[in-house]
Amino acid sequence: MAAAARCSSEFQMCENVAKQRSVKVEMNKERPSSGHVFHFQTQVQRHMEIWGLCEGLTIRSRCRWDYTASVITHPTAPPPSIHTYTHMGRVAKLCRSEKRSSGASRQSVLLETSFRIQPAPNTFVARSWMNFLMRDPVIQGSSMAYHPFIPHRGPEFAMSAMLGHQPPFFPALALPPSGSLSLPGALGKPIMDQLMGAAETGLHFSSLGHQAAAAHLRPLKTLEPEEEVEDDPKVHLEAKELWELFHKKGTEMVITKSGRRMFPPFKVRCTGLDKKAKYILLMDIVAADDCRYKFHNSRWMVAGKADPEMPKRMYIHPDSPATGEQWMSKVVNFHKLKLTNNISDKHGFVSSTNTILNSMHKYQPRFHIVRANDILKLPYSTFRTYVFPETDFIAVTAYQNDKITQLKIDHNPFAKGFRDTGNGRREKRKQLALQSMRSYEEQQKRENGASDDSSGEQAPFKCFGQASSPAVSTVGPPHLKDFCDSDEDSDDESKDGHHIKDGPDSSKISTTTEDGKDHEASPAKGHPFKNSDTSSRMRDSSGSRTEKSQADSRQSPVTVISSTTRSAEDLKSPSLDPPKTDECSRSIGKDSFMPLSVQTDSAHMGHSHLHNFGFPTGLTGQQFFNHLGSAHPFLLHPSQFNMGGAFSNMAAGMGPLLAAVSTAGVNTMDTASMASSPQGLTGAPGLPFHLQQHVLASQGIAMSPFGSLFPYPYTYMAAAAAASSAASSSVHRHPFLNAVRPRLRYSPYSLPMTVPDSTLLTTAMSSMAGTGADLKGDGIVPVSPGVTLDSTSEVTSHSSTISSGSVSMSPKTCAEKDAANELQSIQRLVSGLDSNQDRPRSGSP
DNA sequence: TCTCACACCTTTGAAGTGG
DNA sequence: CCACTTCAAAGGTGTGAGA
Repeated sequence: MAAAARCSSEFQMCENVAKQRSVKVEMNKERPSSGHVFHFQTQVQRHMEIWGLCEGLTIRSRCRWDYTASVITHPTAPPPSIHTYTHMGRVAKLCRSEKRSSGASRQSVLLETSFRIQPAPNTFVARSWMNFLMRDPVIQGSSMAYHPFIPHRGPEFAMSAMLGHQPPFFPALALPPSGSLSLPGALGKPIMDQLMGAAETGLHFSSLGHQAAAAHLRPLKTLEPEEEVEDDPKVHLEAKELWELFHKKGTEMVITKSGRRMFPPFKVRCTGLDKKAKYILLMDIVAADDCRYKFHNSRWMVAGKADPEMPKRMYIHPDSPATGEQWMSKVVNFHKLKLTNNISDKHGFVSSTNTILNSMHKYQPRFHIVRANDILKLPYSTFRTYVFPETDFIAVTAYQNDKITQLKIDHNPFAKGFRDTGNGRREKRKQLALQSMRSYEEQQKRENGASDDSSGEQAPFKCFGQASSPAVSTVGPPHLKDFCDSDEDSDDESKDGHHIKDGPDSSKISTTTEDGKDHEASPAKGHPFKNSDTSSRMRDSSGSRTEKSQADSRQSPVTVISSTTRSAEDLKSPSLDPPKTDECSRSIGKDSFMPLSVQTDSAHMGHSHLHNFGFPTGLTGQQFFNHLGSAHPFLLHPSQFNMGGAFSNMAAGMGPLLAAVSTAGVNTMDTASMASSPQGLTGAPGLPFHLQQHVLASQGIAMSPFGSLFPYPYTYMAAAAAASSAASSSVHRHPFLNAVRPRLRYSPYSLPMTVPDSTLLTTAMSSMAGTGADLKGDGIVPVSPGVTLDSTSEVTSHSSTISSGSVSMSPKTCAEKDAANELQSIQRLVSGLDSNQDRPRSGSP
């Protein structure tokens, strides 16, 4: 305690005063008051000695600086409100320019921060978290929390080895048993409380070491998640039919430097949550395999081994945390998540909402439900992970598959200008088509004796569409608002409009799919979601549920096998054309695409996966990695979270929290010691008390998502994500991953010594979507009670709109143009080229 | 394979208008 | 005040040329 207290320091930013200890802080700020632009420049010069932690230790000055700064707007500020940066090196610069929208206007925020760090001999800064709290667009208050003494040895361990020198630049870091072990969960709230208080009084810079140290000593129990009322979350993918439609053709997602939204948008609807309990909903995108692809001969083929994986982030839904009732009342939309191939924007950091992907690689979005009323508890909470195989995609910088392009154009409202009815550059296509069909057209004209503008324009397209671009349509797309709606869509849809609104669209899309058959009888249209949910389960799961239970009973706990054991076949499997991909997924993993519990047994994690985690291959064989046998922790690093919501203030405290968690990420503890009781662990030789604690707490591995791209591990990989990532990525390769496990109850304080299950990440895998009607009907087969993927609402809307869709087609025949389109659609249906492409557009006159 | 400017589109929110 | 309309700006699309 005393040691910890000695670490504390206080300093006022405004006065550039270093008050105590050997901490010197100099900060300059500029705050132009004009307009809504806020320019903040900070320079921090620190000479630090970590008294408490370093007492009795000689720490070489050859240390590395890992600065993680979280920029957090005030909770009342509009989203996006959190930007998380990780910096390493002597000088780091933060700069961000972002336009935001608020209730009144859009504001630009430019934050520029630079740190100059000069470590004194025998000094090290283990880890720092810089939390900027911005009051409002004009920034009336700001504060920084600086937590200087959280030991940091996770990624550095790997990094050091990567650089060819011995890792332990934090050798045998021993803390007093009572000492400054940082227990992440206890830190955030006090820190944020102080931050918020500071924010009230204007710019303020304070070190919260003392408070943090005090917080460290909180009883572990305070970090325990509250007693949970049993819940049974079910998640179903919205616009599933659309996803399936894209999936059938081998979905591609364009990634750009500035970030591109996903289309179809990733939206889910949750049920079965505890209404009163609070949940945090997250999404991330993980590599589906370790292959690089190329589009050759109109098909996606494996083009080699995957490039080093980009740092992955968890995107926390901006509304998090919210009560189960709130979540269930709306569609959870992650449309703000953007895909990019740019690890840093022009300002040198990654947008908080961007997820970095590698082009020509396959990815799998995942959805996580975490029951926690506080972001700070995230690392200690249960992760329920839901994977919808139909949502996987290949990231591209430019579309490769024309069919996908056409689908996007036809369904994405923002691409309306490229539809045949538009005047965009597709006119050129028209001209091409016109040229190629000129003779036919002229012949028709001659036969008809008179020319019809519309028909003259349509005829070529009809043929063109049939011939080479079945998706070409002159008919408007479904109501795409559903697929590209705003935040409020959740609420709007929740009113029940969702199904009605979404239904027709879905039905239009799915009318001709095999899945549609499954939905015909659904009576749930117009019913409250829960009802429809139930009914769908009765129906949708009548078969699937049986299957589910069967699966439950017949399947064994999943283990993620090391990818190194993959056969050449496995590697080749991804080589497919779009349908083949589908097929492959089905054949390999589809049967296994039941709600999936993934045992993240490190013993099964091979180099490939570790590689994905960013560890140098050479490290994967180290003892360190062999200690994960019991389970992978949920290592959550703030920099991994993309948070757009106002809740972000809470995340400010996550820095230390997560850092502390990560402390345990890399440890030298062997499995045996881990298997012992916590008390026993305290005495584990060679393992500092705090590390032991963290091992207990998180049993974490820390990883550098940057992989070998960067010498420094910029961020941690959430173990949860990593584990499930491995799981999900393995899903495609390991048919036996379909085993069903109870959801993972991850608690750092209740070690599942002999029951690895308890620390397992539960991954619910929805069964492969639609294309495999033989497998699971509509594609989602709930297997695990906790992870049932309910597609009821879609089923409902589906069936209900099937008829409406077909009915709506008739009126269109009044117009000749529409008739042509109609014919075109019918032809497509008949030909089966693009059965899902029909766009009856019932609302059109 | 990637980047960029571009045209075209939707979305958003402020301003204006009328009851 | 409220509801509605109008307008402009922001921002999301795919395209296609060029690197």
